[in-house]
Amino acid sequence: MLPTRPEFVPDASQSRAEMESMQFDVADAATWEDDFPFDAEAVGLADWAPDDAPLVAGVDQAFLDESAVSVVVVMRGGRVIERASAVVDLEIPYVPGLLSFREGNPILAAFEEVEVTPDLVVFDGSGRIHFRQAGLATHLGVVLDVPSVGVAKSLLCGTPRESVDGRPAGWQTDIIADGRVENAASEEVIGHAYQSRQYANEPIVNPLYVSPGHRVSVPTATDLVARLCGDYKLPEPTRTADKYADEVKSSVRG
DNA sequence: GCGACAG
DNA sequence: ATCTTGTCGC
Repeated sequence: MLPTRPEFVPDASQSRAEMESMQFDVADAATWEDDFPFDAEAVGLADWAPDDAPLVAGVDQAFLDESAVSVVVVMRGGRVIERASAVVDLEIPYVPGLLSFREGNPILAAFEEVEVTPDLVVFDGSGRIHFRQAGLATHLGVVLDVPSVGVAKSLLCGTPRESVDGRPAGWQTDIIADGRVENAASEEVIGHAYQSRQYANEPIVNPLYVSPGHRVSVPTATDLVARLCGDYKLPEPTRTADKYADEVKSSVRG
């Protein structure tokens, strides 16, 4: 699979201060400009995607008592090319801001089973929208040195430029760094709220919170996610990974 | 002390 | 994230 950068591999036995310190280093090592070899416009969900279309991986997790089920689903256009999974013991509880230290190693274990090299990885969680701009998508993007984006269903920190309530599909607004983002200039744009979907006469759908993981800019992150959203709120690689994680989970518990 | 907090 | 059936509505 992808080579990893050992100095940034999350270590759940570290102290909280060490974890936070590593996150500053991860943010420094991350690139938030477009740096990928494929054409963003070649990313999509077409069934007829050509053989040279970008490989997009979706990553998701499900949980058992003391272990995590991590899965990676690789798609080319709308087709699943490969699926991989791992079941790994959890070492630490969920702590807001330290998610990559809880879920990072389980996810890396799943990546070890992947045979192809994804061109882009979509994570279920934040990238730059994080207290130290080193959310799950950024941290693992840097460890794997792969272009990545973070897609979160709720906002960890930062402030939307405009109210996000009840917006139509396709709408987006900046997420601006606030005082909680320790290593960002004020007013810096660290991500977008993106309304991927809205259904008529149905309960209001909340927007997605999209942010760069690694090697992708804020506008491109949202553009890529938009290209990956089909008829549902979440990008298709994420939905596919979510289903697969549930399958693996049920098969594991008997 | 109070509030806020991805999955 | 997870515990969980039916049920309302397009």
